[in-house]
Amino acid sequence: MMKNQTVNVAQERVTIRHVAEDAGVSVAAVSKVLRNAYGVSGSLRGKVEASIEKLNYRPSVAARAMRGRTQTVGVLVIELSNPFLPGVIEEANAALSENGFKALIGIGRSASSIEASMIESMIDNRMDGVVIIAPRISGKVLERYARQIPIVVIAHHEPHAETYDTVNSDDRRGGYLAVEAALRAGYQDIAMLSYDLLDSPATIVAVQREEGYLDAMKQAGLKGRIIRLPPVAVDRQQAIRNFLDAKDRPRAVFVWSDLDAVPLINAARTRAIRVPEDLAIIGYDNSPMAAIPLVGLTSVDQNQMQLGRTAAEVLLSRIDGRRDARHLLIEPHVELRGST
DNA sequence: TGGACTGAACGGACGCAGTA
DNA sequence: TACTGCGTCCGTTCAGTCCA
Repeated sequence: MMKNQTVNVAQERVTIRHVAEDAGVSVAAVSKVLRNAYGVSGSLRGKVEASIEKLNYRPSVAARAMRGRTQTVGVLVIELSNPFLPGVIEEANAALSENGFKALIGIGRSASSIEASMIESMIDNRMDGVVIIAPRISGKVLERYARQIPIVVIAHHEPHAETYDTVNSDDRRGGYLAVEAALRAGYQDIAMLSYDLLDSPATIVAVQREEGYLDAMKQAGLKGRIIRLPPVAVDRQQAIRNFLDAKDRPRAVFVWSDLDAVPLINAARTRAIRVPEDLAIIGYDNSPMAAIPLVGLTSVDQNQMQLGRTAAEVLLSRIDGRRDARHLLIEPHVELRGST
């Protein structure tokens, strides 16, 4: 019979002092080698590197943080299922990595209380900065946290924030471009499918897209019509079916996000509604799903890669001491496919 | 004289001993 | 029991020393 045995191995952490002792040099000399600092001879470097290798030494991030930086940045995302996020995170991570920083990801689960707790953990763990994507917490709360840690926010329009930076796709412009694309394709009866924003502030991207949609419709001399889905995703399926079955269904629809546009195109086809012959659909985000040939969804591209890289660069400059706030907008474009 | 190297101070959190 | 002060942790930084 097998027995569980408890093996107690005393594990002493290898510190810079152990390395210094092994190499026969001072602690400061080891630190200089680690930081690639000026004033280190080749022979000293060789001895230190040999000892580091021999002892399998790894510097303590916590100790480094006492005087300087941890070289870590938190990336707080709303959820993982949103197809908009991978491109943003990958490119932000690449830009941070090129500058010697590591990105650690937290998930806010669309709840402001969880987001707040995650940001506090990132502060407590002495991270050098935070990239927050599509936060639920208010700008006021963000202002408070930004006094403790450099913050850059993506997908949150707050152009007057003074203590943190924002990097956004120009969502208002994106809504405008979606209508322009529909008009060019010959449609006039264009509705927008959004969701119940429940008095959301203008910081929300969907509010900006609605404003862009209404602007473009007004400019074309047309009357805008916004149809709202329930705020909870599980209730939306029935609402989408109701929209498709409605007698006054528009000829074309601009959907606030591919998150709802892809289910809409799927529901339309299962109900034998031809896309685009019976209903033209334009989504937003240009997610990988939109590009699948069987989906073929025309969608507004936010340029996720540029959003991620720009956000990382803005954060790094704030970590380096910049104090003035920057609020950047990235120009979107429409990716035309078969749904229009 | 200047490059190479060292010693000590420093930082925030936490545990522990001593004192009121 | 509450409070205070000290020591420890460990990597970085800077002023100072050594030596060719």
